[in-house]
Amino acid sequence: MTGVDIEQEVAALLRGADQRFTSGRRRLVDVLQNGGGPLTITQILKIDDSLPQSSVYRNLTILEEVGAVTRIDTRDDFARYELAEHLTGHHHHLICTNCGDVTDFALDNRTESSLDAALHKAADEMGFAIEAHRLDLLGTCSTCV
Amino acid sequence: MTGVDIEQEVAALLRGADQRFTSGRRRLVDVLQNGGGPLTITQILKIDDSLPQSSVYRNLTILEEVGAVTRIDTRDDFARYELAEHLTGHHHHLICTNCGDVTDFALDNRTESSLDAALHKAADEMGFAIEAHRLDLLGTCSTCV
DNA sequence: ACCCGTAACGAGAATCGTTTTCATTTGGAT
DNA sequence: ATCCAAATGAAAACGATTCTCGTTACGGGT
Repeated sequence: MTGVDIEQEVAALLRGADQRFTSGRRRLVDVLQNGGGPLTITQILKIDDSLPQSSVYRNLTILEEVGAVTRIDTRDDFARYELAEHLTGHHHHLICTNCGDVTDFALDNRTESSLDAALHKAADEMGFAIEAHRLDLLGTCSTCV
Repeated sequence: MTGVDIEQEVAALLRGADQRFTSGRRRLVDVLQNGGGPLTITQILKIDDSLPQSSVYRNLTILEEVGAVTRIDTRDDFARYELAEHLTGHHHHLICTNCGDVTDFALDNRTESSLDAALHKAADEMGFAIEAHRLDLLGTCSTCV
């Protein structure tokens, strides 16, 4: 999905919830689009310091409500945000326990779908209706040796 | 692993870090052992109201440092704690997006090990050294229909 | 084009889960 | 028994996030 498509898709999601695609929200989406992984509020504010903190918080919440953005909770105290999977594709996260950075990675379709089948089987046995799964790897990233 | 074994194992872990297995810490481990899933601080305090909040926070941190307890971050604002996997066995979490409750479940060894192999393959390609993986299912639990 | 109503904004205050402080108590070693 | 460091617990401090409220600006109707 190209950059333009993503912007239009986000605009449509917002419109569907009677929300406007304002310039601040557009800049926020731009930052997330070029982030290369989930970003913290601090990182977002550093990348585009024209964005006021309170608006970033509020707009990330709204973008999450309309399904354009996903919030990720890691071990440290900083929530991270990225564009939703239906905009960027299904993927998982490498979380470095040393520097705290989070980067994306994907499994091949084969393992992903067999994993999915196994998960549904296990969930069914417990009467649990799966909406999504979250698979994170904790360890040391390449730059932390 | 039985209850007594777990207590002894926790005691050994603490001793190995020059920490004492005090009565407050023992009561905390007891609560976690009978929790049937990860517990929030609020839940812990409600189950055993003789435990002071500040000590619970501090001792959970210490128990996590020595490897006896694992901290889990969900979508809501409450961190959850449970006994470490080497005490209870490897498992994953069903996180109910409606009531927020978290329960444990396990995959069969077959899928678990093939998943593990696929993860190591993917991580190797990115120069990432895996310490652990975290697999959570988000959805609706049986009591929330 | 011009209003008008309402959504969005932004700076600062408030919130609340968590961490820290510090005086007191506890438990192991000599 | 006595000493000393570790652990405790009540309360204060902290900080990421949320809320407040006066201001700004978009968009539909005239």
